[in-house]
Amino acid sequence: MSTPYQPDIVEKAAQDYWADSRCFEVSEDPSKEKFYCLTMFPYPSGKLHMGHVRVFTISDVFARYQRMQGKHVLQPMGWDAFGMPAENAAIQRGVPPAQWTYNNIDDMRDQLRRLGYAYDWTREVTTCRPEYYRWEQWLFTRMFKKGLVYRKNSIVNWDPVDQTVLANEQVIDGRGWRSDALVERREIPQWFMKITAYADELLDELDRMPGWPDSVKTMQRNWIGRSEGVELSFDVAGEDEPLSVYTTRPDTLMGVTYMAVAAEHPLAKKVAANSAEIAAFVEECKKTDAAEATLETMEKKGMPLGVSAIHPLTGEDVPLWVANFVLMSYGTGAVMAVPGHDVRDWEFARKHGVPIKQVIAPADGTAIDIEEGAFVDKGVLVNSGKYDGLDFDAAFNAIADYFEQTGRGRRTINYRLRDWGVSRQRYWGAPIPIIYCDTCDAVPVPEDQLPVVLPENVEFTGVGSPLRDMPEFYEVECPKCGKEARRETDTFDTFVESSWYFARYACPDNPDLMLDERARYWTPVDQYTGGIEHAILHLLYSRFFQRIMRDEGLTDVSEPFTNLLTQGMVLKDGSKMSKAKGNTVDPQELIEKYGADTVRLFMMFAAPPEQALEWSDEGVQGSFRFLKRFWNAVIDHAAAGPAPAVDAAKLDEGQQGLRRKTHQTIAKISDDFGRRSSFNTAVAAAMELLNAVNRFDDETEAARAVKHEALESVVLMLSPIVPHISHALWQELGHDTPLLDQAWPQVDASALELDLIQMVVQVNGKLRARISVPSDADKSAVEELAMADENVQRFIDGHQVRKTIVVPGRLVNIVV
RNA sequence: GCCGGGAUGGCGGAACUGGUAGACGCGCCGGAUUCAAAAUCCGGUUUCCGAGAGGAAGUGGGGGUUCGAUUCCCCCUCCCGGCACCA
Repeated sequence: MSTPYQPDIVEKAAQDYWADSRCFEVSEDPSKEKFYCLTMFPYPSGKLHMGHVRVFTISDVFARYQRMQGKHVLQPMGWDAFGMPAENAAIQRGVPPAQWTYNNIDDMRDQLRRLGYAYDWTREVTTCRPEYYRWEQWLFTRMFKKGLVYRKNSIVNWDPVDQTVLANEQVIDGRGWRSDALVERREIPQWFMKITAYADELLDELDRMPGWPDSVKTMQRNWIGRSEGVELSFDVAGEDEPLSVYTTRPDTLMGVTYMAVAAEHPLAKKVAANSAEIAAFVEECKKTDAAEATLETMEKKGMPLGVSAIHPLTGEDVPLWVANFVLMSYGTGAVMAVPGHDVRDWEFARKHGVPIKQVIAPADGTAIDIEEGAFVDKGVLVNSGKYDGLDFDAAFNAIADYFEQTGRGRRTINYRLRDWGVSRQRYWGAPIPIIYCDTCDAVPVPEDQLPVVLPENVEFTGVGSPLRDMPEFYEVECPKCGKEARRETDTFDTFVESSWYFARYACPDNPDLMLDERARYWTPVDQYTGGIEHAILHLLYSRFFQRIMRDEGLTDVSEPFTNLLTQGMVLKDGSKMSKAKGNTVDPQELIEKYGADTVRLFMMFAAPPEQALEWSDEGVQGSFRFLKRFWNAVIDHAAAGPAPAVDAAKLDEGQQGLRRKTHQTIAKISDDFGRRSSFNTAVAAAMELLNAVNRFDDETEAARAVKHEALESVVLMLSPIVPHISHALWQELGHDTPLLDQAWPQVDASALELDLIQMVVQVNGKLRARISVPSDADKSAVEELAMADENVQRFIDGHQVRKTIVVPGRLVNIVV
């Protein structure tokens, strides 16, 4: 009787071995080819969830696979430790955010260890530690000196009852989540980083990033949203200041029948001062949250301001409106409206009885009815006076030239991308290193006074930031003039921490430099794995920060992540597993019941890594069963004593068959791991090979040699996914050296050779027969064999064969 | 609303470059083993017609290109992610 598979014993032994021999601690070795394998680090929410297990397992598979390819692999782990949940927990349980966070980190680290990931724990980074965030404070002060940060007013969600700023997530159906009060938009001064200064570089480099998925690159391109247009100014009757608008369609200029400004636009504010009606409307516009999705989906509302602009070409009056869908944050906060050729303008014009004018006609001469709907395609100008008959490009240039010559406008490149607002009116974040002085204005904290340490031992009530109630924190001397001054109490957006942590893993212990020589060895990250939900913000901010660090002379690297895998979400009941939704599954129970290898195997087998995975408790059992079969197959084989080496020349047909299957599987799994990142099919292939071994009923010495080779291959190739059981089985197969650094198996091409191959025969594209043909048969020989088949004859009988298509090694299609 | 992705048996999925639709697993059905159960092992399992050989239909819906479409093109539906203060 063989030893049954006992995951708890097997896994503890493997983990103890890895820990005792410090296998995963790496230092810089220029003689070796490095491979930096990284996972998006977790927020320490309290417990691991299945989404964590999925992403960490994918990354661990990469790391272990690359190690077997002979690479010098770094895989670190850390904690994205600042954020709102710690504040919420503090309110609910009365525990300071710092204490809650550190406890969670300790719990989650233990859970991670139990999953057997190949982490170098000596490099652990925790972003809420001053020794970490001091460097982003330092970088911010450097950016300040270069003019890459600035302060301006910006809109936030304001809860008028709790008197506090709300995150978009805290606004539910336009109301504050705790107070239930209607949320308002409010303008407050905030700090911004000039990511738009890097817009072109961030955009252009996407064309040279073959290691990123096209979907992510497309999303980033669209997010940056570079457009070429014209900025034009319209004179406003009775105003000194002209009204400036940006448009990508100057060709439609003659079709402008009204203009609209944002509620926050100075012109709207000015009119509101003398009109109770407009003032009420402007106020109403503010009673909404600040999320773009809300603005884009809400009912389009507007009111005429009773003021007219003057059309720069015709001199006609163009009525001005104030509208709730115009964004102050995009372009100039004002738009020219062309209802004939813009869907939103058309709907608005229809609703408010504004005239609709056709000025573009389809280039192919098709008639259109502008009263039925907007015509938005580019075409030929009509009803446009001297511009009639011009196409888009000609009209664009003619009109742009005219405005440039008359000094009333200019060609402009506009970006949808906005500068990054990094101020948060919250406590649990890295303090923004700025001091406000009445004489010297905003002064960055000098380098020798960094870090600005966040006090951790605080009373946290949830109403406002406790920093505002701590004179010992904010009462300071101006670093410039020495007078009484006030420290900034806002903290950084937590995306700031996650925009550079990947580089700090190279040198987390350096107290004197943000990055040192070790970062030059390890960066960029070779394989980055994380959720698709980070496709834009985190990944774009990181690309931006990498360039800031480069331009500060800290690194030569421009792109932080060479290869990116965006793993799909783990869904439960059709939506993203998240603590907020309360639909999480606890991996701990499963690990205790089946072991880490079963959980790892299931996560990798259940779906392709890039696709969403709908969680189901079924199937984990199946993975466990497979591991038991795997265990028994190897143990039973090994129990019969050592197997001889394969002598390929002395195998019978059945033995050759199994050996062929082994090498086909090696080829398949190598491709799945190395090129496709298709781990679910790799597991399926390994299962097939093991099934073939179990069905193989031959205990001769030659057969045992072939079986041994097959089992060793399965152990090696599954080891990145199920490292513990593989570690044990490798020893059972008679090896003294650890599996971890064993080379990946190689395909023996001679084992793949085959005398006869199977082909299918179609008649008119429908499968009619399967035939065996010699592997060296030429096209006509294959055709002849296909035609000879009885069933094929039935279907071509009485018809003329018009064409025969032969796809070598696959099929024959006879067209009649 | 805008941007990106997805939809294939009862279920998760496979089919990689336009070439055998349903690999592998789950579930289910039948059998073996067992005093019995669990576990394990063997066989079957897209639907419909047929005793069988075989045939027909079939990849969210509608159209198109092609000798051949899950794969390419057009239109539509539904689901998921993101939309700048959730991380």
